[in-house]
Amino acid sequence: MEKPALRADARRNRARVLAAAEAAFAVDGLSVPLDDIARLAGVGAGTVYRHFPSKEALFQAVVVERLEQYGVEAQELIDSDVPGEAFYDYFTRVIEQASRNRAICEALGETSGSAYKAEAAERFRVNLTALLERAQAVGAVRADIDGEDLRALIVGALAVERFTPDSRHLVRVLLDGLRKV
Amino acid sequence: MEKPALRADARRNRARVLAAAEAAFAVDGLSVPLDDIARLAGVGAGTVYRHFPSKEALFQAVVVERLEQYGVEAQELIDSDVPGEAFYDYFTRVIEQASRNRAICEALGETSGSAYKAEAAERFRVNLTALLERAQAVGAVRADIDGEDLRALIVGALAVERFTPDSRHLVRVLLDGLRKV
DNA sequence: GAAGATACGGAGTTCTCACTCCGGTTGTCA
DNA sequence: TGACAACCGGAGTGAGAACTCCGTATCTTC
Repeated sequence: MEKPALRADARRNRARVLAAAEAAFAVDGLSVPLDDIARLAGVGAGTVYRHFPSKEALFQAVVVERLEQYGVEAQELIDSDVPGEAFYDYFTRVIEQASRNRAICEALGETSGSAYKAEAAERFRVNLTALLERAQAVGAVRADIDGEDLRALIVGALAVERFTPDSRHLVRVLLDGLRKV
Repeated sequence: MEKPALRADARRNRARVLAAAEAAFAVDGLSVPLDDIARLAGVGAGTVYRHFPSKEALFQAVVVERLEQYGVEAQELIDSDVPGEAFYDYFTRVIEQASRNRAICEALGETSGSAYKAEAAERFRVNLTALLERAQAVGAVRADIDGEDLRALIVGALAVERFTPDSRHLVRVLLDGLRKV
């Protein structure tokens, strides 16, 4: 349809912007000034806007990229023959990684952000739910929660982790709660 | 020392500003424009600054007021002869109330905000710890967490609650985790 | 290797917001 | 009740940040 093939320098700059944005958003979240990202990428502000219609759109692009990674990781675990372990491993890993990435924390915490509607985020939720249900089927996780609940709990765990880095034992409190019943 | 006794109108305006700020901050957090608060209080921006040196200071004043209430509530429960129930009741109540108050959520979530150093916030933590230790002494709460951990867990629970209103069953997951061991 | 399309940079524009300043008003006290 | 100090409102100021515009530079194609 509309793929006039980007010019070589344009393609290169787009990649640089994305990389700079990923790094900057991970540290400071959405509040980082766009001009800083441009400077970090060695590019003018105009160039950023040529590739992404708004700062928000750039943020989304970064977040979606990361969520897709999480989705892939979940799919790799989905056929594990120890669903309980698979679930807890995944949960723990996501918490640990995401808590060091402020962009992800903010995006997941958005109650009704458009990020959630993005196909990648939806896939994340779907995979998370699949992993959860398999673990519930073998009795490794309590039955009275669903995928949506789990997403909320992840948001909570991220808040804890951000508040008290190296809080593995606190996440364990939550995990123990999930095992119960 | 320095109490030249406020003039009657000044005293009235100060109270109005505080009330307006409490309401506005509870809904939108620190991000609400100060001019909005002034208008809500039926007062000019200058008047707000005459009573509080900065928007941040006003925010602190509001938060401290609320934290003191929590402190009082904790002290009322501290001599209960069912320390486990007292603890869980208090925990649940604080979560429910605070989750509807964005100012409190933001203040508690501040990793190293000066609010935390404020005497009221410190008293909150002390009372929380006392309640916790009594519950631990009778085996109602697992022994491997301390008051500081608990504050982190409260921050997490608040994030959950904000994300999924009416999430009583999710808080229960956390409480079950606290009972374990 | 030259023409023409495409992309670039960064100064400029516009908006929002915290905070200040001062001419006017109101409370207080003799 | 009058005079003085305390207090008030809100226009004004300056800083910061998102986004635009256009003269210039770079890539592509023939």
